[in-house]
Amino acid sequence: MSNKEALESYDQTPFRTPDGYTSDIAVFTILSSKVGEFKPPHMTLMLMLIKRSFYNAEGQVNIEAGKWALPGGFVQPDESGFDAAKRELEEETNVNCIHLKHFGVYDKPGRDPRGWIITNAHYAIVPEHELSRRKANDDAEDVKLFSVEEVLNLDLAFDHQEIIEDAIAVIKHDLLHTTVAKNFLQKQFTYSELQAVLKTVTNDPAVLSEQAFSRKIKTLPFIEEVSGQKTQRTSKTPTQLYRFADDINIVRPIYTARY
Amino acid sequence: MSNKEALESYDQTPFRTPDGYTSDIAVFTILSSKVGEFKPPHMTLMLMLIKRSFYNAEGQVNIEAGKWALPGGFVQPDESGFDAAKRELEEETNVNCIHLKHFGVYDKPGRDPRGWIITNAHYAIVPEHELSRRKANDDAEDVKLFSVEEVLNLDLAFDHQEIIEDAIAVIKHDLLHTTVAKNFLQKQFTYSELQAVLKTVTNDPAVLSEQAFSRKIKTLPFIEEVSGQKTQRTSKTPTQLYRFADDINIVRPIYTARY
DNA sequence: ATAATAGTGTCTTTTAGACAATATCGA
DNA sequence: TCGATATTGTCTAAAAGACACTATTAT
Repeated sequence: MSNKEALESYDQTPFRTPDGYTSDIAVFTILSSKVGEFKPPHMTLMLMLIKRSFYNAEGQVNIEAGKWALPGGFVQPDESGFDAAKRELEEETNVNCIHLKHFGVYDKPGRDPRGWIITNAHYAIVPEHELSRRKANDDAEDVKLFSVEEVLNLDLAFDHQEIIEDAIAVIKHDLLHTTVAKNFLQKQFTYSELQAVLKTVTNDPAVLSEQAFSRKIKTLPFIEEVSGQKTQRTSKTPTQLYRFADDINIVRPIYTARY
Repeated sequence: MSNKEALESYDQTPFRTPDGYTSDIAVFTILSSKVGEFKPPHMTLMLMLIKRSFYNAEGQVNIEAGKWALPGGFVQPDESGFDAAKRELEEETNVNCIHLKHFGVYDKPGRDPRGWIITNAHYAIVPEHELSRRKANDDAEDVKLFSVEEVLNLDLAFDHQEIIEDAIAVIKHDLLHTTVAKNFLQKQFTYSELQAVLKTVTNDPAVLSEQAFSRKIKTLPFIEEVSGQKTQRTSKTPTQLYRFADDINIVRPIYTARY
């Protein structure tokens, strides 16, 4: 009995099927406010949201109109949810993503008034300057960046409050436990630039202290000193540049880490 | 213009929709082979699979018949994928899960010959004795435990090879980086019992060495000594018992961990 | 010279890692 | 007493944490 025969006799409609399958993207960037010449930057972690317009592309009244929401859209049958996220991010911001990662599925019954709709949630990291090319598309009347503190006070569409809370928790975790921070930095960076990124998500004194962190960075196995390369962009004294190694990232298991 | 009106004018079929939404579960257990009286146990991490039967409940020829697969099934419209996994696990093994966690979505076009089917993958941890009640249901002609080493040599249905590889990677990671190991242990346990669990997934000398690990366990912030409580089940000399604290689990960020 | 950032010297405390030694207790 | 597991003693090397101090350079 072949698989082919089984497939032919397979009843196509044994179960009710979902009314839609979508991919949403939490697009993060870091706004780097230049404090002044010869000073390390101050950084703020921002999330890009769209304001849902009152009419959609077909001229119909839009659902959840006027509310802020994550960009996203329906997955096509010939692509995966991840591919759809990549495509939508490019349509939305003209960016072929630097970093895109799936972090959750949202499928609670009743989460979308249009029916049984399953959403795959991803987060993306996009450099600030790339977002200048962002645009409001047919379904959006506005696009804006919000700090991760203010974003949760907005009137958000669907269950995007919950999705955004999860996204923020995930990127905060990943910034400290993986090397994604590299996506917010230039190829070569000073200890104080990396420090500025990490300061957006931690108060650990080992990160906050100049002395401690400028020493610590030299011992991190996934970061290497670029010998001889210095810059004056963060201070008058020429400052050592570092880069992330290409290797995989290692995390210390909890049973052997130091506490 | 209200949300209600927008909903009424919403075109129900603007996109092709998926042909199915399923939840699969990788059920892990640890077989604890009692080596002898007054000895610590030897443990093996096992995964439960079902063998797909040739005919399904309706008497039709089954797809991917004869192959080994993860238990799972279609999500109902009134439940989430997580709820479905919980329900299916209970139907399959009579177990209200001890630990169940979502770890991935599988939606590549063509992954299931029956059509556009999206699968939510979960892993569960079930104590060995609970699995004695496991049963083969209508769609399965056999249910069996495989060690994580041998399981990848089987002829596996659909893209379950990939899903299982991911599941094994996730549980190995979680055993070392979270406190899920507690689900494989009694409430109170000796250092050598915890060690036996961790030995199924690591060769770290700090875990392997009796002296090192029996000292280390006392310093772990998420494990507490049960003062005065001793047992002789692992050795002739009465041995200190420990328990996991109720707190949340802390992992050291890579930028401040010791290397 | 000053102010600001980067980086070093040095001391103390804690932890890791290794190896030897002791403790317990049923058989 | 023997044998196996648990646990402590002790030493060394490495790292963390704290604080003072030096280095650099545009202004």
